[in-house]
Amino acid sequence: MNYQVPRGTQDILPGEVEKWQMLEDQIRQFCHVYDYDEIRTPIFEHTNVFKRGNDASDMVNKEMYTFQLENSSTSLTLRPEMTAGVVRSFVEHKLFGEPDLPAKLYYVGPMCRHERPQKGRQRIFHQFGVEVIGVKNPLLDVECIALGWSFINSLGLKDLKVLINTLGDDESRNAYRAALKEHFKGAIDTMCSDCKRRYEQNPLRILDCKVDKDAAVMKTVPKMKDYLNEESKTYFDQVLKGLDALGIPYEIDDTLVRGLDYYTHTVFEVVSENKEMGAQSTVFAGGRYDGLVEYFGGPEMSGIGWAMGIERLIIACEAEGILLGEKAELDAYVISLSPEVALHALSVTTTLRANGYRCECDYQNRSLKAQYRTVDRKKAKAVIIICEDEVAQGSVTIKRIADKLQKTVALDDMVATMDQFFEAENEHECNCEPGNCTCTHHHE
RNA sequence: GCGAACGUGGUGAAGUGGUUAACACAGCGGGUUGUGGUCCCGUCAUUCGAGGGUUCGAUCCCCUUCGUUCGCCCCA
Repeated sequence: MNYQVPRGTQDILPGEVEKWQMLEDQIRQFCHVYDYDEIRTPIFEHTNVFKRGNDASDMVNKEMYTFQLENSSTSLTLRPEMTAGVVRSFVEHKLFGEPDLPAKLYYVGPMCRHERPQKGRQRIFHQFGVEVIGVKNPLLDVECIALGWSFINSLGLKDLKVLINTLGDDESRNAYRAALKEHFKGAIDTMCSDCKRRYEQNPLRILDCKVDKDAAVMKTVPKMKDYLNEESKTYFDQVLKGLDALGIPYEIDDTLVRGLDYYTHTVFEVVSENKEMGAQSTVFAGGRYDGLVEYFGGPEMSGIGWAMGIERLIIACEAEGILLGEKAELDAYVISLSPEVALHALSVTTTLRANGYRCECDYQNRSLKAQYRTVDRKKAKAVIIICEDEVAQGSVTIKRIADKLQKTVALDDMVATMDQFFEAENEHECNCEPGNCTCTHHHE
């Protein structure tokens, strides 16, 4: 084994890729109904898009794939997340000037982070996410959460809960930050080294500390909610009221602060309680950001968004026994009984394909028995048998697998016979089993 | 960045310091040479992640390396 994928990356092979296709179809359908439009931004950006001057986050720098080509002084970075790129694009193309704000955008694509791989954490992983930019209204916080929540519910996921919190506006957060610094002032020397750094750079993150979580100072830590000004308090109340109205259950978690410091007001995290999720239990998470559009040179506009890890979503679905999609079965398999008729078999196959039948033939001159085994494995609904006699007569034999009904017909009548054999199914627009249709698209 | 476990064919795996590396599934061929899914027979790893070392001899012992998995850290 000389060549292999880089650590933390993986190939998505047939058998697995069908799950992705199914999820992506569902994602597009959901976003379509919610009137969110897709945005595609580059997979790499100028490094300063992700590495912002005032960003105190721990991960920026060491966990990004940043590179510089030999003859260039430009530093580029593979995107570790989408929000920054989307906001950059929003500003660059002056979408803030469009009528009918907010811009409601969604994306699906790969992200790259240089982290140690483990369950639910890859170096190249995929996110489905949304960003709603340009209007600040608690209704949008609610709508945006509702989209993600109903999406995962539509898949049938059960063991989920929404954790939500508010960081308030700048004024509230500054007040809270000051209170935290005051609170930890005496104890910080006894706390872990990360906390010491956070104390200076981003005191809110101390709440996330797992090392010192049992320390006495942590038990008496001031609560964000006591430092919210009227406006922030009202905003959060309206978000919660909206969630109530839409019947979305949530849990307020006042230690939830999220990693990035651009968040303001609403922050949330939807976690799975299924044990199969390992240490990575967050299915989707996000929050509101007030300063980002301005940071990228746009007007003072707010946005909200979240991102969902598709790999984790698949883990969660599989842990709950939810079937996401399998390889499609074959409409017909064309069997050739001797090498001499192989070319004819291919031509028959081509004719069927031209008429929309998913079909395949043999390319290895295998025995009849072996070809029949393929028929079974690929769950073909019909077999077309090609032999020398019939080629000479210009006919083919068609056998319907389900009831072994077999007919020898003129080649010209082959497609008509197939249509007749599978009439009922063809009338059904989707590919579900008749009478057991779970699709929604043909009811639109 | 830290810690632990693991790495044998297409797959799941057993195994031992010494020339046959079990077994099962899958594949292919045949029994049934133009009609499958059962059954029976045959066949299918000069090789045990890679590199180096110890040894008369290593898949098994030692070192290094790569990778996988799980956890810590972190999680945009």
